[in-house]
Amino acid sequence: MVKDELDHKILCYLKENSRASYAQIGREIGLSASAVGERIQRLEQTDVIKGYRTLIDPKKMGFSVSAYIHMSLESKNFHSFVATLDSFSEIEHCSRVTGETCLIMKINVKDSDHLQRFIDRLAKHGNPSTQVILSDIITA
Amino acid sequence: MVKDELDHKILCYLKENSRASYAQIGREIGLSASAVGERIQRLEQTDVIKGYRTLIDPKKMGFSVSAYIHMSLESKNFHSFVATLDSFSEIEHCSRVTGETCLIMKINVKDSDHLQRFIDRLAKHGNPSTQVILSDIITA
DNA sequence: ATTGAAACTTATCCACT
DNA sequence: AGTGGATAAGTTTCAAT
Repeated sequence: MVKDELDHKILCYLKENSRASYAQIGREIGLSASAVGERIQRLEQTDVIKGYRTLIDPKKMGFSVSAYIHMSLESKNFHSFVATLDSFSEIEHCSRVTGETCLIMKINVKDSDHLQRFIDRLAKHGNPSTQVILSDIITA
Repeated sequence: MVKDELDHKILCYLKENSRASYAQIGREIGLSASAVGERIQRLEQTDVIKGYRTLIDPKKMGFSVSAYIHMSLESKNFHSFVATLDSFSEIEHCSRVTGETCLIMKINVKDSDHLQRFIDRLAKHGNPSTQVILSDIITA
């Protein structure tokens, strides 16, 4: 778990720059590299840190359309559908939520043709509703 | 830009493990560490790589409620509201989208009290509609 | 829990290809 | 555009505190 202010500072720093070296973080917060390393190892083992990701511009990878899709499913189909989600490479995020729609997902597709095919695939399992992303204002 | 299959492999690998060393990536794809380093530097400079992030469990940081909030605004208020978004530390993602709602955001708050206060803050500028996240099924 | 030193690994630069 | 060698920097482990 997050024990003290030093852990908090390490996490704040790592959050925005996961390739920072232990030595660099140590300099920032006034701790030796080995102490930083040990703390980070503990934060990884206790699942406070869930992974290290690289933010890649989907447009520059040929995925020029991004969208949020909301999807309602009949409860009897929910779990079987969720089990198939890994096969949808287009999905960046997917969360189960309260309210009328059961799932909200963020997806990246090549073009509107690809979007159409993706929606058609979803529509076999439920009722997708799409909002195309015009711009990302905050990207964590 | 992404030039060839090797760039693509580097990005796929970095995407899921941004702390991998150049040597480690090189071993994976059959390239020397220096060549990997040069390619990654180019991918950073051409903004294919937009940053390196650490995935932190918000629950373990004391933010036990996450939600999607949709918000419609009058067009005349849109840009002034967007300019104030940086002051909302609770927002993890925010995108402008097509359709009835102008913005979709993902937020992390401490508890339902905090959620209520956050919604009240938004409500001064537009019409927020909230769906609480029950579970994250896919987290990129 | 943190430090500092030792042994190991990686990043960066550059000459060569 | 890639390799391999040299050097500087970083990581990891561990005994001491």
